[in-house]
Amino acid sequence: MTNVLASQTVQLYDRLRAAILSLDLAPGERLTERGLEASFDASRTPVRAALGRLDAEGLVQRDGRGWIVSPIDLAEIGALAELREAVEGAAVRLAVQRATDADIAAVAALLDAARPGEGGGTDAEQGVRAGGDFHEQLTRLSGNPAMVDAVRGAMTRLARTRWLEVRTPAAREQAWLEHRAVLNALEARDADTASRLLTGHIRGTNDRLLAALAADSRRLRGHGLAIVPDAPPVTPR
Amino acid sequence: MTNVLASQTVQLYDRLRAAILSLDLAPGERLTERGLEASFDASRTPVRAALGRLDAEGLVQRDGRGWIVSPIDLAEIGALAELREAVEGAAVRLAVQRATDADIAAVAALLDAARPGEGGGTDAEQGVRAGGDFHEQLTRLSGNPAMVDAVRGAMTRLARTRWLEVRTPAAREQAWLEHRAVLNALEARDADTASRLLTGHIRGTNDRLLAALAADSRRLRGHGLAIVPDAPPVTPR
DNA sequence: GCATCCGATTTGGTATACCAAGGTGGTGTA
DNA sequence: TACACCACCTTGGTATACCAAATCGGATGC
Repeated sequence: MTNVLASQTVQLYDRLRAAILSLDLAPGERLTERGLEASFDASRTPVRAALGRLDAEGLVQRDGRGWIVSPIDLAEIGALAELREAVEGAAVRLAVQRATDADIAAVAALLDAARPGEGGGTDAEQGVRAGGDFHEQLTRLSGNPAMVDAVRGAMTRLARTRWLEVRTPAAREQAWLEHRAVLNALEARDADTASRLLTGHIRGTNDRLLAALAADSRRLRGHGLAIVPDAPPVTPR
Repeated sequence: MTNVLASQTVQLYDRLRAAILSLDLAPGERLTERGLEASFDASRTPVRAALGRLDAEGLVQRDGRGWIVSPIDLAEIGALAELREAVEGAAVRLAVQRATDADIAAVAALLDAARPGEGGGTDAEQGVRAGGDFHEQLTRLSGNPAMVDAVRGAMTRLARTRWLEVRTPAAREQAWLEHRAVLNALEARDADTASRLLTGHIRGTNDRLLAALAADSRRLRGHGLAIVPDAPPVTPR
């Protein structure tokens, strides 16, 4: 039969990616191919392949001849939020025209299943996953795969900070309600309202995130996180 | 290979990319790592690295266990045009707020220098390059690197067909005039007009491109180009 | 005591050998 | 003649050896 077991490269990519997104590998941390080879018990060939894919995703980057886990860059976070406003705002307008009621209901069902308060586990992780999934699924209703890819790529780059957005139950509840409101407008085929609510949600969430990041940056840096402030360029290490 | 500045991998990536974009490697053509190794006189390691980067760019893709040059996909072209409308339309609105007069004048100077009839190279190549550069530079005026990346990625995926848009001197003149009109609105700090003109330009150009592609698809296929016809709606993942 | 130079070590870049899986063609049999 | 089977060969996946450049440390000379 075919590959029931994923190839070493895929496994390694998944494990490295998970380690970066969980902040197990800190932003700004230096990576060496031979170090990863030892840590993950694979040879350099799959290590290099995984690094290449993560580089394309923006999760690692070159630092001179070497590699670093991409630092958290406040300017990049703002830029990605603007991109999401543009893409998701247009996508939901397309969804008003193209998505069937059943398509919308399916996304609504996912949203309802992820209503805050259900289930235990890590609330923050749950909130991050639910939020990322919601925005990707919503964009998918546009029927435009290029927009889905753009949104997914942005959400990936933002994944390491989004847990800050959903730290409190109140924040999770607000996000859920705003998501629900967008879907309501979409169900009512009200493109202007849906787009306005969605872009407002993205902008508001981002504003709160940047505020939290700025407030906590000293403490986060103390935990070993490299956070690139707004103005100056990258000064790794 | 004595070039000290560019590594083998970068050189190979550039040459492969050029071969794909120039249609020297036909869309849909099967690629083997060992074949490329022989054709480009490099070992498999840089070949694999280059293929990985081109895969991330969408210029090659996996086909089972092997590789193919990405076919030209009419649905993808339409989707990318929609993405560009959303991103570039928003970017020019940001540019109205953020770009200095000098920034805008610099882009205008580039546009004037690329006025149809000037310069060298074949007219079509010239038109493709000028168009791609213009849209990227225009997006750059937004000050948002994520938007620039999104537009550049879309233009890369579209590069193999854009020559069809600018086949005739009349088409090149029209594109140039529409570009100029966007810049005029931007100089006048008229966000609504700039965004409307730009999205209309992107949509109109794309419509003409799709019409030309549909009309010529038989002949193009005869030249060995694999063109994927309009596919059914999205059901990925 | 300080600066400088040199060499050992570490690093990514490259070439290549080996492996397993899948496809192909030929051959032998019914 | 048609079909089934098997050997071979091509392919991507992986491991690893070697190289050049950069770095770091210590020894040396002023």
